[in-house]
Amino acid sequence: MKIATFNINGIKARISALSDWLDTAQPDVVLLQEIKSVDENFPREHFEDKGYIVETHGQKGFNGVAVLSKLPLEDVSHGLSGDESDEQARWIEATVMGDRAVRVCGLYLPNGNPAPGPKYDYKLAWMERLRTRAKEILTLEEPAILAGDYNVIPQDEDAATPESWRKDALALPESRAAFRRVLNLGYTEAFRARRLGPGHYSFWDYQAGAWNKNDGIRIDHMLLTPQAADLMQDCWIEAELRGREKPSDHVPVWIELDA
DNA sequence: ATGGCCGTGTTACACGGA
Repeated sequence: MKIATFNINGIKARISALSDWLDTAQPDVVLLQEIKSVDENFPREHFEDKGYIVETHGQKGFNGVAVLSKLPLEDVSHGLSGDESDEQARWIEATVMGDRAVRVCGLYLPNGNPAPGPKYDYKLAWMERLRTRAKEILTLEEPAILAGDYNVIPQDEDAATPESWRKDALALPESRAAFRRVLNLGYTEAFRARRLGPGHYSFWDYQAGAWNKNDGIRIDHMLLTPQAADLMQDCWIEAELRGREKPSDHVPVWIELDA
């Protein structure tokens, strides 16, 4: 089973590039972030015609997550528990029925800038809710993957120019600590279990020729329960997509599971 | 040397992103 997470930065603007990628890359499951669309306007038939089941959790203008799957889905749920008043669409869960059932959680973690401030407070509160949900999922003792745009640069080696991110919400010590608190529950960060060292990025800003200078950051992550980690065959970043026509500012991160 | 963008909603910019 091949699963990818991909922040597409707007479904309307990305429908062509996303379709071309799906046709050639052929993922079984895709977790999308920043669809920037309400559910009614998401072009679901377009992807159903390609053989995908489509589940969306959108809102007007911003945010929004979705799951595309060639395999049957069960127990789909929308939204992150822990704050009923939170109206931002940043979380979706489903169980993928492959050779093994795999619980997938697609997430779009708040950016949090400027920090300090209310947006940063929201980010940290959201991460605490994430930790609570991650803890619940571990108790199931089943293969599960928490994947998406975490908006966290875990370590300095995950940025080409770490000094320029020093005061940014993506790299502040509190953000990194909150990310580690989730990991330390007992999750495996899939990419780092396969590839070590600097120079691996999943986002390059549209500004200042960041892609041409390879001035990137690694902020799209996949966290695995022990049962999922045992099924991992490989994990990689498809950086090449950033150089294509009309790209998202993020690229897909992939995992292959023996499931 | 320095600054450089993009998408959405609404219709000339505001806002968010990272």
